[in-house]
Amino acid sequence: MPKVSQDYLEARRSEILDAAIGCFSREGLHRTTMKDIVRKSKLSPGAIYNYFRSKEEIIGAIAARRQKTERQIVLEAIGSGPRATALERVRDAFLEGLDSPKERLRRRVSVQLWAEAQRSPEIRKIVRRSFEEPRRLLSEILAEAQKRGEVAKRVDRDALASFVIALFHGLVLQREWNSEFSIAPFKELLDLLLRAVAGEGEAAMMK
Amino acid sequence: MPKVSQDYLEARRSEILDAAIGCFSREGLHRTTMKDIVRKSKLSPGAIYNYFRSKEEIIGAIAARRQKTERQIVLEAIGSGPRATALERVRDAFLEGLDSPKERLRRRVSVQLWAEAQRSPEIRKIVRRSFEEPRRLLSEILAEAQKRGEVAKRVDRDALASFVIALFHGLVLQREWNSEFSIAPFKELLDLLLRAVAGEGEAAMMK
Amino acid sequence: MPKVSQDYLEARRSEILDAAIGCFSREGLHRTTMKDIVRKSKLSPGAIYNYFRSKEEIIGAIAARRQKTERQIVLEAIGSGPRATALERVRDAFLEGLDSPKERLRRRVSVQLWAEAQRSPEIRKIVRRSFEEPRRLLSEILAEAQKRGEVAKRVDRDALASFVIALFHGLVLQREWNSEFSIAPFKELLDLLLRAVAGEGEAAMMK
Amino acid sequence: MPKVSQDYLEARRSEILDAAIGCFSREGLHRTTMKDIVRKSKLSPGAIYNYFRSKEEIIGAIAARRQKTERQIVLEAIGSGPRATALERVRDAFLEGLDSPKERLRRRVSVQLWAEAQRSPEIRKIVRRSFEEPRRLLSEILAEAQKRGEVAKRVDRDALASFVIALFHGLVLQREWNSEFSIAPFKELLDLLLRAVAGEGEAAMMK
DNA sequence: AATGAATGAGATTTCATTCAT
DNA sequence: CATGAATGAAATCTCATTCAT
Repeated sequence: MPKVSQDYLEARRSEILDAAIGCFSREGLHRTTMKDIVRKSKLSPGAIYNYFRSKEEIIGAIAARRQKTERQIVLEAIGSGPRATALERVRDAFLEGLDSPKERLRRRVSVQLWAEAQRSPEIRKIVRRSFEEPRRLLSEILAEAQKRGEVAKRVDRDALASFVIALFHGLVLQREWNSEFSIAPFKELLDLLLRAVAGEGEAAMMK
Repeated sequence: MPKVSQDYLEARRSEILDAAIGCFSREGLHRTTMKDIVRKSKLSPGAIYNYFRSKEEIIGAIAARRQKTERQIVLEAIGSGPRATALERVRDAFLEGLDSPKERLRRRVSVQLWAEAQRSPEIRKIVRRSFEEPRRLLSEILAEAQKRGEVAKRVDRDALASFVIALFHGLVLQREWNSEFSIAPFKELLDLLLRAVAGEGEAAMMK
Repeated sequence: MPKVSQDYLEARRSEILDAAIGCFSREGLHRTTMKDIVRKSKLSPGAIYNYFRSKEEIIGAIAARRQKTERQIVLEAIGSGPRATALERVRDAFLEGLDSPKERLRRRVSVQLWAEAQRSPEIRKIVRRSFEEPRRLLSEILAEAQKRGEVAKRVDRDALASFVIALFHGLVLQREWNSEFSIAPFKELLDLLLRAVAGEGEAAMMK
Repeated sequence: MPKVSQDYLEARRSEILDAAIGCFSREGLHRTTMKDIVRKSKLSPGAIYNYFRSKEEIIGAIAARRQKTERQIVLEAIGSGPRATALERVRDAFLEGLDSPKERLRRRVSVQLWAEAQRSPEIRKIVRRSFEEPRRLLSEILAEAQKRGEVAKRVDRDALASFVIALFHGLVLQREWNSEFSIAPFKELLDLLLRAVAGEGEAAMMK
């Protein structure tokens, strides 16, 4: 096969990552063998190694792609309507994602990546970014909400952003192992919390 | 072949698990080799295999021990004072644990176990239990709180218990990768939430 | 499909061989990959395989070209002056070659070829020829020298030819790894030897 | 198998090296696979990797062992009789070695090592030492010979030592590919040279 | 003739586990 | 019960070569 377009190459890369995600979500990062990925991607070992230098690099690429996608989701949710409801749109974007089967696979891999981040500096860097960027974006939304008076000024908005993200992460885990879990009441509790931080003065949250 | 006491055996088992946790927390479940554990435990491979049938069994034992300890922590917190403040004691027991270095190691391994639970039925069973038991206990506390009127009756207490546990789990992750994370504001937000669920009627949480 | 000239083809072949020699001299025959040669030659894999059927064939072509060149050098040295000084001219041709950087690369590859000759019949055949042809030529020169009385008749001239070639080969190795090596005294010792074989009878060299 | 003696371990190491030499001498360093060595040594891959960290390390160990053995041979030859004939004993030790079948295998591997030294810094270090140490020892013998007047004082004894070693190395190659090669005349030519350097003043060898 | 992505056999190395002592 | 050398299946990765374009 002669020279092909850049798009073709990108598409192949992406296919390999998808195949890998399929394997990783079932068997974990380490029980998945390159052979598994080869089989799933319907390519040959050599072909895969033309696109990625190592299994680690595949894992890193998945983490990086995921991180970019998540940022995109948040940015789009923020940008797609009135500022006043940005937080709700982010919330919905996240919660709706949980129901897609493909997204579930990716969420499972995210948990693997958390584990991997503990021993791989490369993955750690990406995972850390995937924690910090959404936090910063949420914090900005909250700053605007504070300006509009929808969130009490004394609320530490960075902490609140972390709190909400922690909730989302914990939710992913619940979804996986809490057999009685359902999203609806979770959402209501989250809304309850957000109404509470709007609280008219009685909420004692010091910056 | 001197028959040694059951306590002695248990102590040895526990030492091996501690050595394994030390390795796992640094290198992850899969990058840690039995050789690493052998080195750290200052035993021989054969010796370790006298106490555990496989590496998987070591991982399972760590998960099980952890699960028991957590249950114990919650039970003790509940049992050690007036019912009205049980929830606060559980909260504190958990948050204080986060500051101990040893506990941090164990938390790191917990993240590994979440990943492992996705592919190992044995680990999954234990992880699931470690999700459900605390939820049940929290739910019971909340039931009492509802009786006492400290939590609104219409609040779905199972969902709230899941919510709080999700928060705790998310907190563990934040602690690991959010470089600006601190516990105090997190705690206040949690308290704010709990005051909100006490809410006099306006909180629209239907069972 | 333009039919190109034979010269063009030969030039291309030669370029590829030069690229390969550059790689081989640095990385060795086996650590050099076809990709290395592709990169160095600025061609594509397919292009190279249009000129050579395999990596082995490239190695063989290098060996063969080398062997021809060496024969040429000896023949030219012999042919370019009075018979009486032919041996000296051959000696000088060889010693002068050692100082050229390009020649050093080729000498390094020659050492690789000696190693390769031990396992490849094709290379062995060529290496053997590169041993025997110079020996035969040297032997002829020595025969004439014996006729002229410059070398004692009882000297085994085939052995002497081998001896001198062995010296040259050993010299290549010294040049590579003897950090204090210099050519001048080496040359003098060689001359001393040649004067000795001219020896008036006392040298007991029986055929 | 429990703890075994240091000697046992050394013997195993040595066996592995012998097996490797057997393979290397036939197939070359790079065509020999670890599987070949495994088969020949009648061990398992894992066992071999208990003794050597990599194939490269095996090659290095062979080179190092060889280097030590050669030094030992020279030292013993030097030490085993009157100083006046030390050089002859070294010469004989070397020439006799060439006839042993085991030694021939090792010589073949030595040629491989020369090639390998060009790309591996580790091997290069050892090969260089195997060039320099014998040279130093020969030079010392020659110094004494000069004191005794058996070698002319103006002879550059370092150059002469290099010269003789170059001859030996070249001889190894002749032995391999010169089909008409025999040792006897080679030895006589060497002796002729040594008598020449004893030369009474007419030899113009400046230090 | 040229291109370069794809192939896939096979190389090196790892590592959980065993078992003779 | 302990030891630790040995096992060997299996994992990751390489690379000479091909062939559709």
